Amino acid sequence: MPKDRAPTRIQKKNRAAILEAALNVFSAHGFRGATVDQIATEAGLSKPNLLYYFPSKEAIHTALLSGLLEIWLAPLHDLDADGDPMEEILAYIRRKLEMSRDLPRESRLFANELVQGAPRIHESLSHDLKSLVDEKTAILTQWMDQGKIARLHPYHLIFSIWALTQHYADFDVQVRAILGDEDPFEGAEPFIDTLYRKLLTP
Amino acid sequence: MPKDRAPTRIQKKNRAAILEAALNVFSAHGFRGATVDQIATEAGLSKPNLLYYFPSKEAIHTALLSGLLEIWLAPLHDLDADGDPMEEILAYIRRKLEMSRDLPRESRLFANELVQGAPRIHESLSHDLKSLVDEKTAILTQWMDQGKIARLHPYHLIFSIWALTQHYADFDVQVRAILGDEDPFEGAEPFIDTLYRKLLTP
DNA sequence: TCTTGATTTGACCATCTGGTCAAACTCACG
DNA sequence: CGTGAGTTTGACCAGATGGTCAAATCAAGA
Repeated sequence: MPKDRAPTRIQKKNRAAILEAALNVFSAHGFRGATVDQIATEAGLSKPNLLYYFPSKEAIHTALLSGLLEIWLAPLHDLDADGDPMEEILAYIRRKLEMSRDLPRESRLFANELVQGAPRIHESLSHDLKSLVDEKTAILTQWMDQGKIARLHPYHLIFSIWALTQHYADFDVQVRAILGDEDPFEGAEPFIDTLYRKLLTP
Repeated sequence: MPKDRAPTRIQKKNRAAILEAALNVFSAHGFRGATVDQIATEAGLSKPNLLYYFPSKEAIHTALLSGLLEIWLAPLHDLDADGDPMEEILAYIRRKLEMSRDLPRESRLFANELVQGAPRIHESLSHDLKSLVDEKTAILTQWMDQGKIARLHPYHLIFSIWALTQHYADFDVQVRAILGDEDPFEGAEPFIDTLYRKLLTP
């Protein structure tokens, strides 16, 4: 492990390659299903070389998850209390759906973790996620009080958005098994848009 | 391995115990994350004894999945073309939500498999699942043609039901991290009911 | 009770896997 | 160049894991 000095050119390149490879492998096989050798090979390194950059398999996984949690929550962060309620929510949904389409590996990484009880990110869920959600549901509730959107259980409204959008990334195989050649997102976008317009109209 | 004669009392009991234990372990840790020893211990057997009843870890997993697929698809099977459209669909949704509540391990078993690309049930998805869905979406389309429910993309309508209901079982930790002590299904049932009433009303 | 097939287990094996280490190699810079 | 820090690797290790096997034990019908 190099000194805590500024990272060298090689360090930057290899750390990035490792995280990229780890994202592929962890998202496809889960934490236990992934092997260090597999990640190393995919990153173009030998196993000891990989372990020169990260002290353990767990450390790679942790680095990945904490780095991604930020990206993952960004769309909700952008929900603006001062914007038009319907448009703000629909924009949030669109951003989430785009993430499902453009970052399916990231979605599956979290899905893998959550389905198995989130043993490694339970902390972040109860703190970072919970507080962000509480902050944003307060805005939703306010909009409902003002009669600008239909009155609904705000937490379940958020859950429904997560469920509907991430489904396309997490259960991609199933969706494709049924749709065949049809592009899932082609139909998903208007469907979900319609759904929330109808649901949220007071 | 016993003869292909009728199973003895002990065989029945032990096979059932193994499948029950395997459901616990596979749903909590995924296929690779589960160990034969863990399953055996949870079933109250020694490892060699377990392997006397099932030839391999993979065989247990396969037996579980194929046995459960039937149960899993039953609610959709019950969707009746001759019933009242809105009530039929809402009843289907209610049954799915009940399964999320009462059979969360089964839901997570499938979720684990699907998130990782369904390497062991790809076949069943493209055949059994696909054909059942095609059969039922035909009914939905017919109802839409008759103006009895709103016109929507039938496949995505089905996906949305799966996503919204299974979310509560599959991502239970996340839901509970946010809801705290509140019972997830208490709020989910009316929320989802309202959602589909609004969505499906022409 | 005796016999025979069903059941159970301790000991064992090969392989996989996360991780270590000392030695070799490479690179940037004086 | 030469040198020291940074980088890479082959060989290796310990523990976990899926699976085997022969021998011991048990259960039920004749």
